[in-house]
Amino acid sequence: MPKKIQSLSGMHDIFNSRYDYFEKIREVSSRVAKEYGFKGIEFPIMEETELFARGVGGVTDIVEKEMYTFKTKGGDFVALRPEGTASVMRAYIEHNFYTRPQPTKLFYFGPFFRYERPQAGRFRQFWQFGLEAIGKSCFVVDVQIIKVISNIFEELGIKTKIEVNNMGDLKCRKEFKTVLRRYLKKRSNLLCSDCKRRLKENPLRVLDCKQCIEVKSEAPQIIDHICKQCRSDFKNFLEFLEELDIPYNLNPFLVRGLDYYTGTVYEFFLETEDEERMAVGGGGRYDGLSKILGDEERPATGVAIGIERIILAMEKSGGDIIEKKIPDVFIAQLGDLAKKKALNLFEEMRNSKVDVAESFGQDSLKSQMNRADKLGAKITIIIGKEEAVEDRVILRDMNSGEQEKIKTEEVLKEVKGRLKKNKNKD
RNA sequence: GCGGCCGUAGCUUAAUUGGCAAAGCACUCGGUUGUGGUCCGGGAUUAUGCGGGUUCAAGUCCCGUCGGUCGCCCCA
Repeated sequence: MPKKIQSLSGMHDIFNSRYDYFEKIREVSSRVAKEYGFKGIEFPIMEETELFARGVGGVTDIVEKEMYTFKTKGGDFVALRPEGTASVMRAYIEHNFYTRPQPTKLFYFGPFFRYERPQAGRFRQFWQFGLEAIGKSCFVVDVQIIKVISNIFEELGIKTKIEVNNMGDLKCRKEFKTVLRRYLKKRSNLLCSDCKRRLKENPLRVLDCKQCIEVKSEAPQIIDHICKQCRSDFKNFLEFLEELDIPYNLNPFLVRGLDYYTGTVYEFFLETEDEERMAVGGGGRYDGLSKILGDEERPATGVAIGIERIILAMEKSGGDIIEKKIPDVFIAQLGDLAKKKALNLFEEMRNSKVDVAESFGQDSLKSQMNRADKLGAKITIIIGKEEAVEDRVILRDMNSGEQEKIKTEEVLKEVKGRLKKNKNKD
């Protein structure tokens, strides 16, 4: 026997009830996004490696360790997309979206790839839904984006907490980094070994270290060091959140690892009974990205949420928002002639918008009745050999067990009548 | 990339110090030559992830590997 082939590490099939959740999330999220004026966009699963490499700048781990990169037969260096924002920005620049009304509001839903060791809620292929608004800077858009996500979560029955912070713009954050570095240097003997390294490479990351809690609790906070403009934007942002009755918590330690992020940042955390802290999404401004990609400065803001983690949350909460589809009619048949007639009747029913089910692949009537019962069909239509010849069918009420024989041409009318009666009873 | 734990049928689990690999659910077929829900019976050379080793004997012990899970690094 040849070796069994299984799916790759961190990559999963989505089926059964998970697929129902998945489909529901996609439907709800794109519908709500459209209600707020976002337009859908699909972009390629592969891009030039450079697109993602430039965005992450000096963080070499990401490019070298955590991206799926390879050289094509034609000699191009390409990468499976690890996120959506860079691609959306690339599309914005490539297709001159600045000629549209600004900001250009776009949403996407698709798979992304990161070569990482899988762990809780983290996979190598994972799905994200994201919103981006590019071309005009206004804190209202940030608030609106948060509202869109909140509405989506609410409709999906998921409870989340929002944490917000402001990282300053490119200039005032640079100044804050110096202040923070100076503070940390003085206490470097108290830092964990990872943070000693972070101090050099990315001092902001010390702020969300799980070990160095004591050092960071006394550390200078970004909020106190951002410029006037950033401060007033952030104040307005918070006021508007309150205006829309969106509860939030300030988290001065909430940061982003990459340089192109600016200003407001926020994350959505699942509200779980245990004290687990699981982020299901996050977003913020990234005014610095377009320039890195070779365009003029384009103010931009966006959010992305992780579909797998939402599915997990829906499964935990019972997930009764997925309605089980119960067929109105099940068609059973015996013999080749009956099978042909059943096939036609199925089409006729379907065209008349009757929810109809079948199991034509099974031959015994017992099996077919069993299936009809399991599916919960209200009515079963049985076409046996005899009925097929005399052009009649048996109509069986699955609740009462009563059945009668009627002419084939009258079936549709009779079925519709019974279903209507049933509905009125409810 | 580094470390802990785990891996028995589609699912959930059982198997004393190493000693005949079991059961329920689901699926399928039949009892009823043409009728579901209850009942009874048949069916998994398609289950110990894979490959080695120790042993008379390995699901059980050892090594490797793959996968899962949890943590670290990183997190766009």
